[in-house]
Amino acid sequence: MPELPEVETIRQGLISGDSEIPSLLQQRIASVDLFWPRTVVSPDPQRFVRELSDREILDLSRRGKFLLIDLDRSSLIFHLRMSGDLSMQPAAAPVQPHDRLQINFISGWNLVFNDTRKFGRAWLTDNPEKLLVNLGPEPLDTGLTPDKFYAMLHSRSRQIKPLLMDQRFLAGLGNIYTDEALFSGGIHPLRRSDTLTQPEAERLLVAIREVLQQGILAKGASIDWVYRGGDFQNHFQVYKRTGSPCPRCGTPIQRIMVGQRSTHFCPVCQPQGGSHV
DNA sequence: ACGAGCGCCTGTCGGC
DNA sequence: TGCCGACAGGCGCTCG
Repeated sequence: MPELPEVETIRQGLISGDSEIPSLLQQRIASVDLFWPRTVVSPDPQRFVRELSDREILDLSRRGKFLLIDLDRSSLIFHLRMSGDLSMQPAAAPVQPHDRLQINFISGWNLVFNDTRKFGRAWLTDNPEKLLVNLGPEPLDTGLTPDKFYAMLHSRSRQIKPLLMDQRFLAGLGNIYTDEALFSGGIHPLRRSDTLTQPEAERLLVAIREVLQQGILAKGASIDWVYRGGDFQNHFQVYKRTGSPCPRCGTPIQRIMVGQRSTHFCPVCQPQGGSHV
């Protein structure tokens, strides 16, 4: 499921729990079941399982699309990639078809990593910074000013859409929210990053933050077989709306491939040449 | 530095 | 009906 809003939704849900499900925080690990060993990048699966036992969950944070679980010495890190999902399940619940990893707590609850496509990954490390060092800034961090963003765009000369999706440039955007942000900001997905004017860069940064915050508010987008109760799929302006009228001007939404990813935009509201409005 | 192509995986959908 | 290709919220790698 995961772009920044979906990962953030999972983080918040695991922390708060609800009337039936306890918080992940303060849970103590009794044992680990690893059903798909390739889920674990490092250390090797045996050590991963062994070193997790008897550890306590202290905190759960997010950096880009990574989830960081603070244990009493090291950190357990997840990247959900295309289809990964994390949820608390009662120990009595049967193992589901695509469960890859299960962390069993002494409370009688499990943290279950379910991942249909097996792209998701987990790390256990005492040096999380090493894994995150190449990530770009957090888009919602107010320290990222319009001036800085403009300078970042002009330090590169790339198609704007693949650049926004490059996690070393900015951490957290994926295919959906990039298309939505470019539409909201009125920027054509193929514009070269260093041709954006200062007002366009500022407009784009505002648009990125708007769609991400709307996504978080909607508890993410729920598509296909992965459903967590999110609602943002009902607010898509362009994503997966090929041929439907643009909500702003009525022109049919177009779909093209950009950087091997399907890309949806309004040819009128996002003119190839430059700014609008 | 940039962009294209491919691999990693499983599942769904539309066309023939 | 059954098969087959296209495609899916990501990312790391090679190559030119």
